[in-house]
This record gives sequence, structure tokens and C-alpha cells, in this order.
Amino acid sequence: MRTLRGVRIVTWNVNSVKQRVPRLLPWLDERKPDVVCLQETKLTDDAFGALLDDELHARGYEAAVHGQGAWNGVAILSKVGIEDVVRGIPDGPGFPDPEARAVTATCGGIRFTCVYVPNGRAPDDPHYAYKLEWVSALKDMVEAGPEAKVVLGDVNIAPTDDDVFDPAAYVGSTHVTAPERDALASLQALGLRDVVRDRWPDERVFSYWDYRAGMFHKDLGMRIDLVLASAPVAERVKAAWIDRQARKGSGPSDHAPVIVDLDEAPDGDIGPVVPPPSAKPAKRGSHKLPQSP
DNA sequence: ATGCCTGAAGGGTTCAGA
Repeated sequence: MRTLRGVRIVTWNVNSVKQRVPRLLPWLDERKPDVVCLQETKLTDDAFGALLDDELHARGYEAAVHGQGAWNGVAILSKVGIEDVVRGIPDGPGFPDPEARAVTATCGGIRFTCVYVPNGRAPDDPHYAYKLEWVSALKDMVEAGPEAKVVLGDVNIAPTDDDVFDPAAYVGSTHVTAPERDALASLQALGLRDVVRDRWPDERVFSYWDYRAGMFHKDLGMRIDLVLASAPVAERVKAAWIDRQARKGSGPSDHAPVIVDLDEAPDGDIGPVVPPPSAKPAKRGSHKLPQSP
């Protein structure tokens, strides 16, 4: 366990950990996070272990995985211990059966809940009602947890219109509707702070860009991958940023990792808040909608 | 074209993702 350097925590929807191994392992070596929450692993627990156990152990990680074949799947990797693992949301909703969308563990004294919130598909789809029920059940579980906690992952909800490249492009779609935003706000009302938005209140900050139509190149994305921290954790944040570098190059996920560095001293001077140069988001500006030919 | 990529499963195509 690190006691002097603080703790670096991450959430990253990797969109198939099997396909992402060539990006994930070098990224772990480069960024050296202490706790990594992964979503859309798309592997059973046995397959995850066969693929990654040796590579992770060699890097000092223990893993708590909750997966299934083909779809969904979450995992927490930790260098600072991993205890009291809970898979899924006990008594939570399913479609119709429970899906592998949450895993919770205590790492370095903080309770981490790694989530992959259901997509919802469309506001009139049964998956949309399931999504709202799922977030409500998540809130109940998190509320019953300890004081020092972080809920992080792909929440599939853009908290505000500032979190999408153009609100007009999403009218009638999921991820931006009032009931979804209300459900997210109810979760945050437990005292969870959106630490990336807190750090970049007026900046254009996205975590997901569609693979198609050069959306990443044009920086037309959404911010749907969040790190929500309770006060004892949020007070320790010394940097919070989205690693757009990991979205570049060949074979990326369509999501970028969200990185949060916590200072070790809960009540000490946290010093200047300065991210790496590559982390500075572009200034918010006007952007055209993608046009159909 | 109104799902423009990508991944998975299963089968030469379809579904799902946000």
C-alpha cells in the first residue's frame, strides 16, 4: 500500500478487455494507477482470469471481477488491497435476470463501487425503465455503505447539457432526459461530488466519443464516465482529468479513462492543482453538428 | 445511409452500444 505518494484512481470503459489488452497493459505501465475500475469487460470471470491474472499480478494488482459472456462485465484492480467484495446490487433489478454491472470493494480504506449503468436504448424502451430502477437500487446500496466512498464508472447519463457536444443532437435520446438526470442527482444527493466537473467547471470535457464519423477527431463527445466521491474522499482530490491520449491511435476504446489523484493527507495542504499538459481540455467553443451527406 | 464504427455470437448476418 502506498502511504506517501497518495492514490491514483481510475475508471475506464474498455469496450471488451480482450480486444483492449494491447492498449490496457501499456497504459497501466505508463499511468501507474493504484485502483482501476473497468467496465464492459465482456468476459466471464474465468476468462478474465485466464487472460489477465498473470499480467496483473506481475504489476502488483489484485482483481475483483464480476463478468458474464459477451456483454457487460465490471472489474476493480487494486494495488492497495481489495476487501469485502460485493458483486452486483443485492436484490437489485434485472432484465429480467441480474446483469454484471456493478462490483464493490474496499481498497486503501475507501469503498469503491464500479458501475456500468444500463444504456436505456430509448426513452420508450423497457430498458429505459430498467435503467432508472437500476440507478435507484444503486443509490440505496451506496447509501448503506461507509462514509468514505467513491461511485465511479460509465453512468450512461450526461449530468447536464454542458456534458454533451450539442444538446440539440440528443433531443429525444437517452442519456440526457430529465428522469435520468434526476436519478443521477438523487445518487449525488447522498453527498457525492462529481470531482472532474468540480475541477473543470467551465471547460469542454468529454469521456466518450462515437467511433463513427470522426467524432473524436472533431471532439464531438459526451461526458458520461464519472467519479463521484463522498466528502472525505473529495477533500483529498489534487488532480482530476480525462486521459484523451488513450482514445487516440489504433484500437482504442470509444471511452477514455478518467483519472483522479488523491492526496494521502486528509486534512493537510493539498498544494496546487495542476494536471499534466496533455490533460488540459480545449476551450469550450461552437461546433457544427455532423451533417449527413 | 438517418447505426457513418466496433465487438460478440454465430454463421456468411444480426444485435447492441450511446
